[in-house]
Amino acid sequence: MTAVSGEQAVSDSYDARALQDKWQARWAEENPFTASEDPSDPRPRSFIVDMFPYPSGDLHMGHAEAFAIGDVIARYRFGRGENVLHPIGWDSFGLPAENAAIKRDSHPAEWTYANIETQAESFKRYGIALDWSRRLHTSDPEYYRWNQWLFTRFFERGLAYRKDGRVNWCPNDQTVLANEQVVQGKCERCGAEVERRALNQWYFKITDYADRLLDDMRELEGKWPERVLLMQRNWIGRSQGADVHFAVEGRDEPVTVFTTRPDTLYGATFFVVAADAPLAEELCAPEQREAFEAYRVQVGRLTDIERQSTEREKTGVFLGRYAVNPVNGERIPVWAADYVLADYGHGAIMAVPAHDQRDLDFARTFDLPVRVVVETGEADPAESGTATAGEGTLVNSGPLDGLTKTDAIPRIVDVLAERGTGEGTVNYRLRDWLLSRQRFWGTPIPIIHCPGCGEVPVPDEDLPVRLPDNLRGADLAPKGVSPLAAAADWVNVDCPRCAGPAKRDTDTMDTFVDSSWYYLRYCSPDLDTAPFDAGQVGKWGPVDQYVGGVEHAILHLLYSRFFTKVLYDMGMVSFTEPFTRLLNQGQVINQGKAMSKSLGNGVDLGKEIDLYGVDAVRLTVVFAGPPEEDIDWADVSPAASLKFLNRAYRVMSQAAAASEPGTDPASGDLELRRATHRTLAKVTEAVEAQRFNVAIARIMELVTATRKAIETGPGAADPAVREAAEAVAVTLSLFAPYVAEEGWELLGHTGSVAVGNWRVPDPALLVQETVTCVVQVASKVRDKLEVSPDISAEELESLALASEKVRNSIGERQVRKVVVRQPKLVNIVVG
RNA sequence: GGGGCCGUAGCCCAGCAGGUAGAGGCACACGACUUAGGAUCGUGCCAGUGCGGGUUCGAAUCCCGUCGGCCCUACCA
Repeated sequence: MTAVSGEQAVSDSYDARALQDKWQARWAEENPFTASEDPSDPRPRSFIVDMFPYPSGDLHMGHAEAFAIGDVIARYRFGRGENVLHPIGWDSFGLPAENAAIKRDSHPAEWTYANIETQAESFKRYGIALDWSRRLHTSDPEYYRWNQWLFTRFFERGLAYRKDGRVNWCPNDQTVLANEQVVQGKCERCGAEVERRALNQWYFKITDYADRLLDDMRELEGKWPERVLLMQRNWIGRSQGADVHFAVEGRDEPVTVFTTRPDTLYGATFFVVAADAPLAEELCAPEQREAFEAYRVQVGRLTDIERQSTEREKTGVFLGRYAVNPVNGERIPVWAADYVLADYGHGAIMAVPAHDQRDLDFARTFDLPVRVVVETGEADPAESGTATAGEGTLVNSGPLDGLTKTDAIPRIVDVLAERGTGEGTVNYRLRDWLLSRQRFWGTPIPIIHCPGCGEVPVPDEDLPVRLPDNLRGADLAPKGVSPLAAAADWVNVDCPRCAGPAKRDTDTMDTFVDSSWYYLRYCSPDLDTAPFDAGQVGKWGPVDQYVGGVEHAILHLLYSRFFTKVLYDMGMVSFTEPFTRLLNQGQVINQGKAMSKSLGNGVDLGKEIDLYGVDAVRLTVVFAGPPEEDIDWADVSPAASLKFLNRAYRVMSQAAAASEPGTDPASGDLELRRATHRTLAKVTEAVEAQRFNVAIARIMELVTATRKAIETGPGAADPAVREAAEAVAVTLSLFAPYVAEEGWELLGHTGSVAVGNWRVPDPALLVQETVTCVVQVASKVRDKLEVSPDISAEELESLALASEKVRNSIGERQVRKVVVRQPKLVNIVVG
C-alpha cells in the first residue's frame, strides 16, 4: 500500500524470503559474529556453545529450537558489546554414516560430508550468529589426530588400559557399548536388547575421578539443572561402608564383601556370591557342581530386563561351602544367586536378612535363619517379612550390644581394622568407561600390538593413524570384529619400539571421546601442534553457557567433565569444569507425542520456514514457553508470530519514514518513553533469567504501545516513537534477526543491529509517579488508593482508615490491627 | 520399589525472596474499515490457581498429605 502524500511508502507486510537472502549475504560479507583474538580488545569475552549436531540429514525441529535458544543467549551477549565466541562444528563420526555406506556401497565420508554441507547451509539460512571461521568436524584427520594424541597421554598416565570383562554387546550394531549407553537393558542407539560377552577391551579409568566428579558438582549448583546434577550423582553412586574379609573354608585367600551396614555383621546368617561371577564357579563344592551348573544355565537364559525385575522370586543355589564370620567365627553357608551383581562391589555379599529386604526375601524363600541385631522397635522381620533398617540399639552383637547403629558403625570398623579383617571404604556404582568399538567410522586406537614389546603407543610424530580409505560398502558390514581387521596392509606394521612385525589395534574409539573435548578445540581450531592452544583456552574457557538436550545428562556431560579434569591434571587447562552454566532445552513434539515417521506427525522445518519465514519460526519456538519445557507444535502458531512480526515491521518502517536517525527523544511523548524504558528493563531481566518467552511478550507490549502512539497518540513523527521503534529493533534482534536488521537499517542505521546496540534503560523513566495501594479489610480488597511511591507507613495508614469504602466495610467491627506494607498494601484486621 | 519435575481461563503460558489472580499469545463472539477478506483495527467472553489440611493479618506462591501427568533410576549390598 502507498502511504499518504509527503511520506515514504510504507508496506503492510515484509517479504521474508527477500530479507533472508539480503541479510544472509550481508552477514557472509561482513562477518559481524566473528570472535576477536586481538589481545588489546577490551571487550569482556564470552564463550557460548551449542551441543554440536550429528550430521544425520538436514536440520529438524529439534535443532531449530535448541539453536534458536542458544542464539538468543549469544545474541544478547553480542548486543551487550561482548567479544563473543559462538562456534559450530559437527560430531561427524558414528554408526549411521557407516550403515548408510553399507547400504549405498559407498564410503561413510561421502554421506557424512554431504550432510554437513546441507546442515551448514541451513544454519546460515536460519540466521544463527555463528563464527564460521572455527568450524570443525570430528571425522577430519586434523581433528581425530588429537583424539589419538590424547589417548596416548591417557595411556601413559595409566588412564587408558585394557582388561577382560563381561561387557555389554549390541547384537544389532555388532559392537560393545559403555554402561552409559545401555538404557533399561537396551542399546541407547538402536534399542536392541543388549547381551553380555566376555571380551578384552579398552577402558578409560574414569573411576579414578569419581570423587572429584562428585565433589566438583558443588560449583555447578544453581548453574546446571538440578536434575542433571542429581542424575550424575546417582550414576556415580558413591556409598560409604566397609570391606569385610571372610575366610572361606578350603580357600587360601579370604573373600571380601562390601557393606554399608558393618554394624549388622553379627546378623549375617549366610553369604551370597553373584552366580555369574568367576568366584561362584571357583567356590562351588564338587557335590554341588551339578546343581550350580543347572542354575547358571537358568540365569543365563534371562535377559537383563527379566533379571532385574524386582517382582521376581529370589532364586539361588547352595554351593556346599561355608564362610567364617570374622567377628564371631560363625560358619555361614555360601550361596550363589542372581540378585547379587557380579560387577558391583566385590560380587559377593554378607547377607543380613533381618535388616535387608533382599536378603530377607532370599532367606524366607530358602528357609535360612533370620537374626535381629538392631532393635528398632518394629515387628520381628522373620514374622512380618519386612526387614528393618532404621535407627536402633544393637543386640546379639557381642561387644557392640547396647550401642546405637550410628555409634556401632565406626566401632566395628575399628575392630575389623585392628584384626586386619576389614576396613572402612567407599564404593561407587560408576564403572570405567569402555571406549573401544568394533566399527569402522571412528578414531583408530593408536596402539600397536607387538609380540615382543606388548602394547606400544604410536609415536606422536606418526599421528594421525588415518582410517584406510580402501574400505567401503560391504567391507564395512558388521561382523563382530572391527572392519579394520580386514585391511591387511593397514594392520601389519613394524613395531615402533623394536621394529619387528606387529599389528595395529583394529578397534575405533567411542565417538563420545570426540565430543569430550571439542569445545576446547574451538579456541584454536587449526592448530597442528597440539589439540588446542592452552593460552587461547585460558582466555575463552571454560564455556560460559552450554546449551543442549537433556539426553546427554550423563553420557556426554560426564565424559566431558572427566576429560577436563584429566587435562587439568596434565596442566593443559586451568579449570576443572568445562561448562559453567548449562541449559537443557525441551523437545519439540506434536499432538502430545514425539514426532515420528510411523505416527505421521512430523513437522518439516524447511516447509515451516518456506511458509512463514525464519524469523516467525524462530520466534514461535522461543515464545512457546520456557526453554526447558517441551513444545507441542499443535499448541503454537507460527502464523501468529508472523502477524506480530509484521506489526513490528510496520511500526519500525512508519517511525523510520517520519523522523531522522539521531533525533533526541527527550522531547518525545513521556508515556511512550516510559513504556520503552520499562520494556528495556523487563526484556533485559527476562533474558538474564532465561525466560525468553516472557521477554518476547514484553516486546509485544511495546509494539502495541508504539502502534497506538502512531495511530491514536502523538503520531509517527514523535521522537518517542523513533526511540521505541529502535528499542523494538534491538530487542527483537535476539529472536527475529532478519526483521530486526531490516528495521534497523530502515531506521537509518548501519552495521548489524545485533552487535553492541543493547540499551540500558534510563532510571529516571522507570520511576513511577504514583502507585496503586490496595486497602483490604479482613484480607478482602475494599478500596484502592493512588499514592506516592515513597509515602510513609503512618500517612498511608491514616489515608486508608479515612476511606469511606473502608469505613463502611469495617462497620461496627473493631479494628484489631493494621498491617501496612507501604506503598502497595494496607490490611485492616477486624475482630 | 526409590527419586525428581509439573498441575493457574477452552488451549499455550505469566505471576511464585507470601500482599489486587493475568503480562503475552491462540481460539471464540461481536463491532469498525472494506466490493471482499483467512488482511488490519477495536471490544468482549472465560479461571479463583488439581484436591484436602497446616502456618499466616494475608497462600497460586511456604509446609504436610493426596490424586493426576511426565521424566529419571531400578535387586548397587
